[in-house]
Amino acid sequence: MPEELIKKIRSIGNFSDADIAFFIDKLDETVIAKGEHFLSEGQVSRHLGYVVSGLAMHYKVYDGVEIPCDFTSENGWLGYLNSFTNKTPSDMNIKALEETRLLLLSADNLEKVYQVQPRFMLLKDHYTELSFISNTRHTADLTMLTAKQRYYKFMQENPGLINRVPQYYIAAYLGIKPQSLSRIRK
Amino acid sequence: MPEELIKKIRSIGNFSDADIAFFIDKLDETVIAKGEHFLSEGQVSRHLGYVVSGLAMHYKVYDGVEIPCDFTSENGWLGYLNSFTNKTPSDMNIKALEETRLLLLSADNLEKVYQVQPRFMLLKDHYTELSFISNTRHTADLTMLTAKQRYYKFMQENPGLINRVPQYYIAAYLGIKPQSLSRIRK
DNA sequence: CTCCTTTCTTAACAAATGTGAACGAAATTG
DNA sequence: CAATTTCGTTCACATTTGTTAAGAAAGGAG
Repeated sequence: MPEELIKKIRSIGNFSDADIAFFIDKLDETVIAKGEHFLSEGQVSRHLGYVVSGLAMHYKVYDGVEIPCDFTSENGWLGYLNSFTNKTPSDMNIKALEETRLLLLSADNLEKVYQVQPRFMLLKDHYTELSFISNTRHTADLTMLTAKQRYYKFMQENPGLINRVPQYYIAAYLGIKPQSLSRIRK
Repeated sequence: MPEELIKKIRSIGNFSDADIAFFIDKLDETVIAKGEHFLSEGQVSRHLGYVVSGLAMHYKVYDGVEIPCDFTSENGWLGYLNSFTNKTPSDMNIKALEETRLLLLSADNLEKVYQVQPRFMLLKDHYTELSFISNTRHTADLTMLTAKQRYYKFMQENPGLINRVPQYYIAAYLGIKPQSLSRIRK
């Protein structure tokens, strides 16, 4: 039983135990190997994934360069709603940085959940809002903070990730070169 | 008749003339003076606004500094859906950089539109998607381009805005100081 | 129109970040 | 385990951007 997930669901809407049980029942376990993709550019996203253990990265590719958008570890959600809800090809990639254990929620199953309890749409709205806010904050950080400040902030807000995410991805996320990150770390 | 707006609506969903007429009828004209706010932090957003003429800016305030998120001119939409759809206080500000003529759509009227033709939700989804993508692209630009490249790109993509948006806002949007922008412009 | 405030530009210097290259550590593969 | 590749660090030097300050230009108020 994914206790953390259930706790989160309760904190978002006032769902009955039966609703929650129905929702949990629609989840399928799966594992993604390190380096494997959960979603690739061009694909239509057909699942959301709740991370039970492991680590994954949302990223976009511009001019052949991977630009990390987000790192997701335990108790976070993987998915790209633009593609998932509109069934359009994704311009986002998601790949595992460690072997990652997931609870999968397919679009079909989510539809069934909505039919039983439409208020589960609150989950999607909540998630959309969170990613938008987090995206805006990251943009603001890139806009007004120095590289050093961005690194310290990243460390404070993600103390667990520093030793799990490769440095060149952290550097790319912070908008600097790996050499500059090395310099800052001393 | 806002021809441009009607054209956009048609391009998003296959709406009947009657649906579109009903939608257009729910819009109210208004004017915002230069410097006035369409939405202020802490307020609940109760309207979306289609820009007929003028120019406005979405921005957030961090540590007392205004960080522009977006500049919106003719035929663009003003609004912050997080606050508008969830009726929660906004952490976004929107203010006019020029006297701006708007077509207002209230939450109540949008509700009426949905009742007549639920597929108008496609508009909101489309708008959400656009802002998310544009936000991600801006983040990527801040991450991997130099200040000079960001400025040239901004000029190319917004040729009309260079002479309408104050330079210190453009500089802030690009993540550099006004003096650096001046230097680049020479 | 004139005064006053705000915005824009310029310059010299300081600080931060990028570049290219070399080396060692760590991880992966067979 | 050995071989190979990838990743992280360090350095010297080039380039970019920030800082401080001053004056010019533009815009608004009376």
